[in-house]
Amino acid sequence: MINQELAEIFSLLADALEYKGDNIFKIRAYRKASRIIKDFSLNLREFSKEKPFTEIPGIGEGIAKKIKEYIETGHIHKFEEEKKNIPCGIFEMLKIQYLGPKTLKYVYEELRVDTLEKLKNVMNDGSLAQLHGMGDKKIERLKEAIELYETSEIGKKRFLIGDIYPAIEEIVARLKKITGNVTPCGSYRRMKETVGDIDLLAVSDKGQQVTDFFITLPFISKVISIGYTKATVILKNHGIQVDLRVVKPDSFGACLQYFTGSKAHNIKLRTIAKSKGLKVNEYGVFKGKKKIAGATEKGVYESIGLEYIPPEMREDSGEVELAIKHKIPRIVEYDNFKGDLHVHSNYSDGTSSILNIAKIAKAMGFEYIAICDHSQSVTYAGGLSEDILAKKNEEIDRINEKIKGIFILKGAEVDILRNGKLDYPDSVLKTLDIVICAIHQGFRKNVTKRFLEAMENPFIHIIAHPTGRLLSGRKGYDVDLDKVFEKAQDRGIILEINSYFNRLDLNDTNVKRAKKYDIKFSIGTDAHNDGMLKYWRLGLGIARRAWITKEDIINCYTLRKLKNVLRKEK
DNA sequence: GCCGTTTTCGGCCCGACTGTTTTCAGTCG
Repeated sequence: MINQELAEIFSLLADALEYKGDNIFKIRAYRKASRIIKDFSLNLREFSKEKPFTEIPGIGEGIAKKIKEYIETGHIHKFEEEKKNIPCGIFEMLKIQYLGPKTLKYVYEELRVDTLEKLKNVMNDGSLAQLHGMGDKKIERLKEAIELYETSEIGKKRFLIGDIYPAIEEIVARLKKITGNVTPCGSYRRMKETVGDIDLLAVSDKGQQVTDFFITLPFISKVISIGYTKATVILKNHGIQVDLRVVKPDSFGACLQYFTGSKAHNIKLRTIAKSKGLKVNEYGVFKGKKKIAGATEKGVYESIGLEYIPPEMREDSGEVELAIKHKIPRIVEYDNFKGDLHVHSNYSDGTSSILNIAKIAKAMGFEYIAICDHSQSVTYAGGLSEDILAKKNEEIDRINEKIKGIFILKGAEVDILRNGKLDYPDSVLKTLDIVICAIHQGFRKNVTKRFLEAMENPFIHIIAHPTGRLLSGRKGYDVDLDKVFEKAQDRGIILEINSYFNRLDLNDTNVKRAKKYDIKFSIGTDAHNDGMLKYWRLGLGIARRAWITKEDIINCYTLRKLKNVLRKEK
């Protein structure tokens, strides 16, 4: 919580200084600090007891002092002072597209516009149009931006990666009809849990042809800009912005690198290149006028003396420093994944039969899959009585005898009840290959204590979605994760990375936190229908963003090794 | 305000598109 507050303050402070016209590099330093703090995996209040803030790259003496001041007093003097000089409505108006600090300051000085209401007034009465540099088109564009700001979520909202996944697939498929190579980049490629916009890269010698085709796609509501190398549009159904960039094949790697980001990662890369007398842009790496790399991403990194860095690591959180030393960890790869360990069938609230799930999983190349339906007290989700569970286990045995090439594990997602007890007795639990424990009731009631108690049970293997948060808006349990991690280490309990796109729980920062302990992870889609099985990639993306290896993830084990691990836990 | 494989001072990534300009400023990514 304190991290979010500080991130917000430094971001607003940057806005205030930018409006004032302060040194742009100082502003950039505050913005950078804001982002670093927002993504920082440890609570800053706790961190300060161990180490000085200046140990965090990007935080120097000045900002460290301000963090300390905020922790001790609840405010930052400099921010309070700077705020006084800024008309109150400016912070809000800065969120509107095409309204930057320069424009706002000019309009305030000329027309005393300090709120969105007043801005709309001067647009309507014609006085804005009297100002120098305010032509018809500019005002028209502003009007649209204000309308978008007021009526839609643009600029305010990020989209769940799973929600926009189908839109990306659709656009890519259509673009591929006129140019072979089309790749999604941006935060989507870095597998962030939410994305602000969609970035696509197409390879073609005829840029204008591709952008012209792109803006005529049927599901586009508005064209923001179009040139011969890039075009920007808004989609009808989500209101999300899509940027398309077109480059020639010999620049593909450089553009892929540039367009994947993150911004902070790219800036660091370019700074390093510059110090070596090189220049990096989206067309390649240049020594003077000579292009020395650009066709492949790997070539771009190597040409400036760095080891290749996987997209999911590119957040400027220490990966560049490791790449300089050629010590990038061997993080888990997508093709290491051997099977989904959390799937619901139509025995409880899923829609697919066990046989069907097994067939699809086999077609996806899985070696095994675990069917984990809800336990008896979760009546609203069709939880299984002990009798039905026994029947289900028999059915799985029968299918396993018949079907070749995939193994079905007998599992359950067993509720941890309000009193901390498990929803099945041990005599039932020991009939299962895999036991996942979860909280679906009493979110606010002694959650940590109940987790710890449940973890004493000798038959449980995994804790499902350990924080209980939903990205669509539920905050999650009131749980002390460090206590849970410590217990998991002591008891050899595995933690789930739930890959359902509204959960993504544990998330990247929490997995990073957990890996400081000796803990293994499992990936489960929590799929309730066939279509959801594909979201295992999101879970693996989280693992990659947390820099963990295939040895850390039990889904990467062979069936034999997996069975050994699950047996050993008992 | 941050930072150091020339540096504790003097740098700080780079380019596309738009609109209103006759060469550039503002904004965005």
